[in-house]
Amino acid sequence: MNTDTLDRCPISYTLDHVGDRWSLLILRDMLFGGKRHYDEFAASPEGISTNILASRLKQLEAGGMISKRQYQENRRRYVYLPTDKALDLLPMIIEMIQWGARHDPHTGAPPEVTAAIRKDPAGFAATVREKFSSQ
Amino acid sequence: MNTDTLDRCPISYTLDHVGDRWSLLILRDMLFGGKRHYDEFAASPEGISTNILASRLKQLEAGGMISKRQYQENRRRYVYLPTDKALDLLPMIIEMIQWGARHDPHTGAPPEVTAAIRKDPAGFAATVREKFSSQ
DNA sequence: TCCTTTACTTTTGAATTGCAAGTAAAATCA
DNA sequence: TGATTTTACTTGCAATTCAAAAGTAAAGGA
Repeated sequence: MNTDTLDRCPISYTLDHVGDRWSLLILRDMLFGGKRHYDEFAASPEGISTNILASRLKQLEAGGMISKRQYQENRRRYVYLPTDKALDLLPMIIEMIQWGARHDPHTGAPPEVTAAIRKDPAGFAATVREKFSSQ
Repeated sequence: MNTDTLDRCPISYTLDHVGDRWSLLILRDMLFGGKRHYDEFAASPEGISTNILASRLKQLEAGGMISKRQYQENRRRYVYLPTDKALDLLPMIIEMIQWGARHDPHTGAPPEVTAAIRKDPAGFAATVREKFSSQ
């Protein structure tokens, strides 16, 4: 992580925030999977171990990508939500989806999703964004 | 790396190819920095160590992202070039540049580059692409 | 009061990384 | 032609990170 060095390449900066496999998968589950709680992220199909999940959540929060809040009035439960900074990543993530769907001969990307993205990528991003606009 | 499992999420597939910091920095230097030789990549500002560089080049080649060819007639020198698959990543990388330039208060992204990208991102990608169309 | 849920932390061995040095073959130089 | 340099790596080793499994602590619910 080069956050304070003389290295100010925008690609490098982006990688410092989401250049780790698990960080992006957490964001994916948050943005597209409707996941908001620790145990929901822990149940990702890729099988993240809980120590890594905890460290990545902390890292994402430190990088201003997600916020951690109490779930409803007093309780020992938390909600993780994307910040605007994370939502601004949607165009990049959508390009990732398109690239993966295009180049993986066995892609499992739902055709209706890839079709919607192809037709109107910005509109697709806006739709996802709206789901978090109230928070 | 999940290349053969039941996990066929397009984001996950993309991460299997470039979800590592160094892979993407090599691609960056190749696409935008005009680098083609081993020792040029080894001299990246981020300081990749040579064992990691060698393993990443091998990995990128195995993933169909780059090709390794002999440099000119007989010689012990190689040229690394992006494949079409890698060039198809340009839209994603361009989104990374925009995100990084936008969110890093101390970004070193050249204003003329970010301006050109903002004005016509697809055109910018096409310009980069053309440089490799002859190979 | 005991059990469960939730969000972690800890432990341990394995894998990966970073750093430095070494190597091998071809090309260039003297 | 022999010596040096260039190029593309490999090797060794300590340190960090990771995965897997188990443990923990506080709050809620039965």
